[in-house]
Parts: sequence; structure tokens; C-alpha cells
Amino acid sequence: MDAEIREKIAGEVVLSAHPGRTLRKWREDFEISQRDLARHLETVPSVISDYESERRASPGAGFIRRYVQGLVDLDTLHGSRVGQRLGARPHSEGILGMQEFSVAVPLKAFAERLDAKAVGRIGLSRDIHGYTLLDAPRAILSIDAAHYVEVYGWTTQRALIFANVRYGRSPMVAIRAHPLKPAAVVFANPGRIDPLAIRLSEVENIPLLTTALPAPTILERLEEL
Amino acid sequence: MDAEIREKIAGEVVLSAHPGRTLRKWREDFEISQRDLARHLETVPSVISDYESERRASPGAGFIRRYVQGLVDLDTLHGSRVGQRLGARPHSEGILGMQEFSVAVPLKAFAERLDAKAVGRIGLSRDIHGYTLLDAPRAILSIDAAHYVEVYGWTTQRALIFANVRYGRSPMVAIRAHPLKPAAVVFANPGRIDPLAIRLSEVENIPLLTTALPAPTILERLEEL
DNA sequence: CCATGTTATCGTCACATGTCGAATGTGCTG
DNA sequence: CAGCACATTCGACATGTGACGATAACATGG
Repeated sequence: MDAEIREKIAGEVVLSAHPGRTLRKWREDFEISQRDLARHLETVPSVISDYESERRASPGAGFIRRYVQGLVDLDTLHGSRVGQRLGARPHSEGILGMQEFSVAVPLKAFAERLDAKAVGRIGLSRDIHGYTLLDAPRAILSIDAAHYVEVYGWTTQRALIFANVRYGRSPMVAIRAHPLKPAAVVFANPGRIDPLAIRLSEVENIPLLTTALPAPTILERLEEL
Repeated sequence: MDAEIREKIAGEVVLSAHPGRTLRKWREDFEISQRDLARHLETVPSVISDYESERRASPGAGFIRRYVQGLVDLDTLHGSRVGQRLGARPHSEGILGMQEFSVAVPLKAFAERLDAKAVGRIGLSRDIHGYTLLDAPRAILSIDAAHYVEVYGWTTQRALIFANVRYGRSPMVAIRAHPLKPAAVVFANPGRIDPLAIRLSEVENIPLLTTALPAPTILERLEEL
């Protein structure tokens, strides 16, 4: 939701040579006064001012988080005047959903969440940092080389979940062909799995999992992880 | 360049309920050891470990910045294995360039940088937080309502710079029509300015500036600001 | 000009961060 | 198993953050 904008602001603040001034820039952008923000954060305006004027040169993650959250909260109270402008840009065709986890998630836990079981001999003792859910036929048709970046988002240490696969052959072939490799592959509600798909997963050392769940349920379950 | 990925990481770390674990996640993503990172940051591995295990719960902006910069630096030394994957996605047609400043920039300073002078009576006593450089004809043709968000990026407190304008009439009409307003408008190397454009700028209380510089020069000059 | 809203400055103080070095696990590999 | 690379845990200590309240400097507008 507003996670994207919060992340953007926080990132900019941290990278800035003048974190305080950057905080101020954003507060001004939201048209929120020090007093209102202080009230919302249950503190006093001088604290805000001290940070913005960089009496404290390196504010801690906790403070930045609360400050940014405060801006977004107050904006929401004011009818999301600024927040509305983010507007969740849509994914490419074929990408049904994706997410980056903020901490590493054991593949084992991920699999349990989806009632997925391993096919083939590769163990599940690794972590993943995100996932992408793809509609296999559409993804393979409409995602050319240039768009692969989008599939992998910010990390390749992710699970690629393919929906609408019959034998799982073409997805695995595509992975085989591409230089970027996922950390795991999941087939959602597949038919009978092609032995070649399994062989490829073993050659590539990428765990292959299957689940009986349909795509929408998968998104739901992964929502809270 | 890699500013985008650094921002992303830093933002995620700050917002995370477990900043340390998120730092670790990214270091693992880059496949860099604590020892190497410590060496690069001119410190000892235990420091890295302490943060990642959250012995310190709220690392300061300075530390996070150095840590993230370290990851990207080392990745660059390794041939940008991870960094390559960002791949600067292209803008919409008609958008020649845009930037978000990390601190507020006085419009006056901005104008001087571009050798721009004000047209009309609106003063330049305000700050801007970024700019977008547009090819006027193409932008007006190809950017529909849904894409306006993109023009404004993360903040509306920005200068819209239009290149290839003749009279400046349609750009100002477009601004007049749209609910989102920029903080300033610049015409790059225009012909004779239509009086209506000036009137509109005054009605909207948006300073209107002109510069003789062509678009590429503008991008160069704003690069370092 | 007085009230109100907004921001800046500063003294103070507890406690967390930032940093190091030494010691203590793991796990791989020759 | 010895040796190495990698990671963790912990004691110690200086400095900076995080917080508050008091005071003052500014606009803005009744």
C-alpha cells in the first residue's frame, strides 16, 4: 500500500548527506507542521526541529521510521492528498503478483505455508527473499528478455511460482536458458509433471515444488508472511 | 545509477521490524562475507555481526548508509553481479529526464543554474524538490491521464521543464486542466511566448521561466545539483 | 499590536549506539 | 584432524542520540 512511498522516503533520508534536511523536505512536501507531527508522535516540536536542523547528525532507524510513518498517517487523516499520488503501477502482463520479504524466509516455512511438497531430490535447506507469481503461458508469450528483470525484482533469491502449467516443461526450459536463476520453483496446481522438468531442476540445483492451491489462494496466503 | 538500489535497500532496512536481519538479507543477496564487508568498511567483523544480530536495535543513518554503500562498492569490484540487475528502466515516451533532489532547492538557485529568467509577475521565493524535463509535443500526445503520475514522480513540488515549445500555450493549458500542479514551469529555448501562457501562470500562481539552453545542456547542468 | 502558529536554539541527562578486541563456535577441505 | 574462513558472543568504554522544557525569533492576520 503506502509501503512503497515510506520506503522511498526512508531510503532517501538515510542516503542523504543531510538526513535532517531531507526529512524536512518531505515534511514540507506533505504540508505538515512540526507541531502537528510532534503531536502525532507524542513528542514536542523542538525534537522535530532538532533533527531537521541536524543537531543529531545520524538519526536512528527507529526515529526515521516513526517520523516517516507519522507523515503518512497524517496524510491519510487529511484524505491521502499526497499518498494518492503513488498509484500502484501495474505489473507486466503475465505477472500475477510479487513481493520482497524484508527478512530471509526459510524455504521450508514458505513451502508449508503453501502446502507444497518437493518433487525431486533437491533439499529445501535454503532461504528465499521474495517470490513472483506468474501465469505460465502468458508470461512465456509476453515477457521477452528485456522484461526478465521485472520478474526477478530486487533479488534472484526468490521463488518463481508458475500457475496454469500442465507439464512444467516450458517453464523449466526457460529457466534453464536464462542466466538468472531463481532459488526455487513452484508449480501451482499442475497436471502430471514432465520427467524432464524434474531433471532440469536437479541439473540446475533448484528445488521444484508443487502445490494444489490455485493462484488467488496463494496470493492470500503469502500476503501475511 | 546505483542510487536507486541503495535507496531501496536503505528504505527497507529502516522500515523493517528487524533492521539487522534485513541488512543481513541484503548482504547474503550480494554474497558478500561479513569479513570482506568489515574490511571494506575499515572495521572488524564483530561489528557487522553485532548489527545483524540486533545487539543494536536501531542503527543510525550513518551506519546504514556506509553498510549499503559497502555492499554496492564490493559488488562493483566483483563486476556488478547484483547491481547489473537494476538496469535503469526507461521512462515513458516524452519524458527526457527527471530527478528528485534530496534536499529542498531554492527556485532562485535552480533558475540561475539554467540561466533562466522569470516571465510574468510571480516571484521565485519558493523551494522545489525535483524536476521533470519533457518533450512538449510528444508528452502531450503520448501521456494520458494514467501516466501523469509518472510525470510528477514523488513530489509535485517540482519544476516542469518543457522542451520544443513554440508559444507555450498548450503546456500551460494542460497544467491548468490537471489537478496536480508543479511548483514552477520552465520553457527551454522557446519561440515567442503566448500572452495567454503568461496569464495562466499568473492565475495558477506558478512561476514561469525561460532559458535559452537546449534540453541536453539542461540535463547536464542539473546533473550536479 | 497582540494573539497564534511555526520554527530555532540550547542546557541537561539517561541510556543506546558505535566501536574494539578477545574468546568461542561452526563447517569445509586438504 | 589441523587449518582456514566465516560467523557469534561478550565485556568495556567514549560519545552521540533521544528526549524534554524553557526561551526566543519570526511571520500572519484579526
